[in-house]
Amino acid sequence: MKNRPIVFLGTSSFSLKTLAALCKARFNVVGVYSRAPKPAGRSYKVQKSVVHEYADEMGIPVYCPKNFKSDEEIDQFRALGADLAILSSYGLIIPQVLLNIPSHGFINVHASLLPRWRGAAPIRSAILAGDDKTGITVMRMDAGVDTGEIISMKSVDIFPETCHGELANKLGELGAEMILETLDDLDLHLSRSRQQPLLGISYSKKISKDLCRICWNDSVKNILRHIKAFSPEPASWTEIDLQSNEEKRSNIRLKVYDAKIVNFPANAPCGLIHENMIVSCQNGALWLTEVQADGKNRMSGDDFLRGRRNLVGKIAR
RNA sequence: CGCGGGGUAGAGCAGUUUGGUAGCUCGCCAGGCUCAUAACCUGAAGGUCGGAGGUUCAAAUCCUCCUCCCGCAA
Repeated sequence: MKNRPIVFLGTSSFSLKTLAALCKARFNVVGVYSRAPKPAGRSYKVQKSVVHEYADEMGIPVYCPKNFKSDEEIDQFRALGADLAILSSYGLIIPQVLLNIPSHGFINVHASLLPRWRGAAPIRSAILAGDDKTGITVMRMDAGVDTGEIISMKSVDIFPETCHGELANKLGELGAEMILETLDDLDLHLSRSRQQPLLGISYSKKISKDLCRICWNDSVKNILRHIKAFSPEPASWTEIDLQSNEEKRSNIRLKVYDAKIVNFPANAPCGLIHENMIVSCQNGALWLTEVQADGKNRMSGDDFLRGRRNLVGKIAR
């Protein structure tokens, strides 16, 4: 497989690990597909995806079609003459015509133990659901959403303190390793692939900004999972009402990156802020250990409260 | 030129509108009280107010330019 042409499709930093591993191991990556650069960030500049940037550095040609509906795009893909395509959190649906092009088909690196958490946000879904483990599934792609035959699977523990960032990082590395293992003897692995179980199927939804808002009426466990699942990106957030005009802004928007469960005040109203940035929830309280207010740097909850002692006793919503 | 917030002691902030001795809550250091402590008391150190220029008798504060950090939106 070492010298056979491979096409890589991916967009996120999760998928970058696999591409980087392929390049390091000197596989013959003849083309990279990634999501089209789009305006983003503070100055609204057009930005390439991390995978795109990396491929540029490596001198690999990059393609960013909006979809694969036109013959042009399909012909272009065919022209690369790849024997195999490797896909990892790419972002576009791959039609059957395209799947048929490489002689060895498409291989996908998916960050869950399939068939659990098929779809867009498998890692967050696992944390949100309170799963105690998740993992990587390497599979052959078919036209369905993450429904292909399984080549290999490895699991990783999720601890209560695990956040999305570190988990995604860990899984990205595991995925890269597993792809290298697969390529070590591709034919053997392909011949051993097996269908996904029919039981235990679940789908993960795409996340929205709304979903990231903390609901303080929820249980401490659920809120902590929520915080972990969205940390550090895009981060759970809440708003603190300042009622009067004692501050210039009428309220403060606060991102919460990390928290710990504490059994401090019982029976306090949900959302009530106590000393040290401890906030009451349904059946306990969370100590917000790492936060960030609008326009400010990330800091500990203690520090945040230091210059805003008037916040104790206010309600987070 | 997408919209907006910010840079003041090691940390988090006030002070800028109306120019006139550099402040608060912590931390740090020393001492004291305690069986003891993250508690309490006393004392001390620590800042060319992001940078450059300008106005002024006088600039953290007013004017111009630069730079760095951050939130929103997409």
